[in-house]
Amino acid sequence: MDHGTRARRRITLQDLAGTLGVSKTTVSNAFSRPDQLSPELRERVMEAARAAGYAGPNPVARMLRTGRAGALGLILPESLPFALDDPATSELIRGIADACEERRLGLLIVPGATRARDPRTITDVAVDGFIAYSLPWETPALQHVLARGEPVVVVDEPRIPGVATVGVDDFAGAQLAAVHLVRLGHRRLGIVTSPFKPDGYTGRGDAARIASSTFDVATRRLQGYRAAMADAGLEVGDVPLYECALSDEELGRQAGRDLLERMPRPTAVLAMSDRLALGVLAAARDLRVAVPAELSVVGFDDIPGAAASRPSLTTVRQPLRLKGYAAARYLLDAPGTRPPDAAAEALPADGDEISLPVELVIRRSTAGAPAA
Amino acid sequence: MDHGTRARRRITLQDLAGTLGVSKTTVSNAFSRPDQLSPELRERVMEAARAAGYAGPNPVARMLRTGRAGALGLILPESLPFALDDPATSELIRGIADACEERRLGLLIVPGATRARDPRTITDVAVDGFIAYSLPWETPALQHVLARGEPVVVVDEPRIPGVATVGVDDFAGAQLAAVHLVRLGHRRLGIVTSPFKPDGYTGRGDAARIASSTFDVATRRLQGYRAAMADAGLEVGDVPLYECALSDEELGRQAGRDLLERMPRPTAVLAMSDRLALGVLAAARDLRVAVPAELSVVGFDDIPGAAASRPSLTTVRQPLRLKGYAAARYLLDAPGTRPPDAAAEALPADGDEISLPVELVIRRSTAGAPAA
DNA sequence: TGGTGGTTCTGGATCGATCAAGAACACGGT
DNA sequence: ACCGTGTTCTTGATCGATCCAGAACCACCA
Repeated sequence: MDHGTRARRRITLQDLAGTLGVSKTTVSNAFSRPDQLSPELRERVMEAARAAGYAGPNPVARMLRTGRAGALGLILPESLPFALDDPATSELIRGIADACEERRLGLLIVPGATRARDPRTITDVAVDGFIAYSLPWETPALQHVLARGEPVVVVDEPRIPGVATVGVDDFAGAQLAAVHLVRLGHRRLGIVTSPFKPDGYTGRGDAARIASSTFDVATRRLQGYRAAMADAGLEVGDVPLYECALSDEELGRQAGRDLLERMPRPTAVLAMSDRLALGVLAAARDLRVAVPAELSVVGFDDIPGAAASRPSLTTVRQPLRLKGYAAARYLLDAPGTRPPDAAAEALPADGDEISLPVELVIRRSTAGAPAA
Repeated sequence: MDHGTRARRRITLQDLAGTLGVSKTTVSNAFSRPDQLSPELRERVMEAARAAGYAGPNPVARMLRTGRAGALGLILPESLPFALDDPATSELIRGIADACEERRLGLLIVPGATRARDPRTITDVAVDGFIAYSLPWETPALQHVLARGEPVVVVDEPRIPGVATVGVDDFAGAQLAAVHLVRLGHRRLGIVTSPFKPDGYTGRGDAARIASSTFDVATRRLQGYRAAMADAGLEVGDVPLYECALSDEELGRQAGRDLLERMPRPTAVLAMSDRLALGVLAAARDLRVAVPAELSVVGFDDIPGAAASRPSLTTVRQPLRLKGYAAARYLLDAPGTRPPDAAAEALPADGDEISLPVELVIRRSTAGAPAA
């Protein structure tokens, strides 16, 4: 839509140089490298720019020439509204934002990666590198990112050989949670999981789905739970499991209802996220099961709301905000470019894995197993 | 940081054309306009691209040529962590994200506009337009946006002649709130305001600050409150007022304490945001003032937490998410470019103001004035 | 006088794509 | 044989900046 009869071309650095009678390099320097010309000339240039309504070098042209975009890309699995609702994700974003602010970079968010079929949302975007958060294995979006050959840091999952990853030791964290319950004397456990595949399935555990899981984190946490159970002499195959398509309170509640209605009823539930755990707490309330007297619940993450719930939630803390910050810093400081043609050249594969500490935080949602 | 001895130049469309023995236009068309060449040739091109590890046209070069960036810029007054904490802001972001998703656009967030001194965070960024949210008048960031001459939509404030604005009728909304209290018989009111200037001041009302306010919304809401009070025969100068530097619960609580400790104690408080109102509720709890028996509180916004508070909050609802959506849609559909040199040309000034409806939502935090 | 060094400024190549105009060829109808 | 109409592909210009190599000039010193 042009307003005049013909679209008035925007003024360029070249034009400005012309009216001033200097070279375009000089004008460019006036804006981008002030020490390269005399203060008087620079002032003349800036003055002329102001008069002509020239706001400074076109960012896109500058990017093309310099090869830097001045922004970080963040690829999220779900929609942005969901991400903002999810405390773990928004903590992560906060951490990334901290780093961006330090470096004066923009943050470009590309949501809905697990559903997006159109590569253009990834390939058409100008960034200096991507942070990919918690994506399943086969996500096409991630393939496009890798294909672009730009620096990538994966947060949490998937672990891909040659790609830097920031995460926590999910196995150990989950183990910590399960050992805690076992030590409290619980023998009838239940597990509420985040999804094993991005297909929207919610329901009882399905061995085939678990075996073919495309979510690394869920897989490792489950292994952690099960290792602790096996160590305690429990038959892991007998432990009921409920898979939720999304990590939110409503599905957690649904899972909790399912588990609590089984006979014999579990005396403790392990949930793979705090939101799921809060849902289980809600289910217990619905069914008038006392926590922690009749039921113990352990979450994962330690989101801000975990300490404030009633009862407060025992959980495995991971440093969510730091995770975002560390990922961004790693991306900016050690940009390990994945070679576009991985097979052809043996560059030093940059598969560093940064593992942040986890810690069991014991609150009031867990207690000794009931006598019965 | 290059990994090999010399940085290996990334493969370009030109290179690919060379190895295939076709023109670069053909390769370009294979990617961007498939109908312009025979399916066989296109397949050959794509195959060669795959083999060469070419991920598609460089987005920056494409942007330069086509003039489209494929992303929207969002300028926020505070830091991103704050924005994510603030329900009103994150609802707005949700709305913008809805529109971006519809149009397959990225969302580039530029936070901290009120503090940022460096224009480059604005000028160096590649976007098709900006949404500027709730900025004070003199923000340099906004000047830079306008100088760039790209489409801008302001949300809420500041109202600038010739710049499209999306907001609500703050005056009417505030008036609604105050009339509600007056009708309930309240005569001793108190007001808790969002900031009048972005200088971090928190404290009792200061006529000079109010007179020289740079935040339009706070000014208009105050006028709305005062109009209703004047209509009721109250002396507006006597109504105590407390200004908060930030719209959060903690400062609202501080404001509430200050107002509730005055003698005579107000029987009703008008707060310019729900977060401030929730803070006032907390202060009332601290001081054992019963709400609504001894104190009525009205907020503004109707954030998700307003209905869930205890007691639930009477407030002025504005459609936050829709506001974001409307702003983005307006930006995308009717890109009213502000002419770079506003004085020189009389283009049809594009100063449309979209005003969304407000509505008083009466809940349990307001009741008739106490007898005393 | 000439050489050396430093500052200030310039011209042309370049980044990697898209676009407009037109060439080459095939096909069908008269 | 000729013209018109499509389809398919190519050439050269262009988007708006930065970068490199070098020119011009001045100052200083041997």
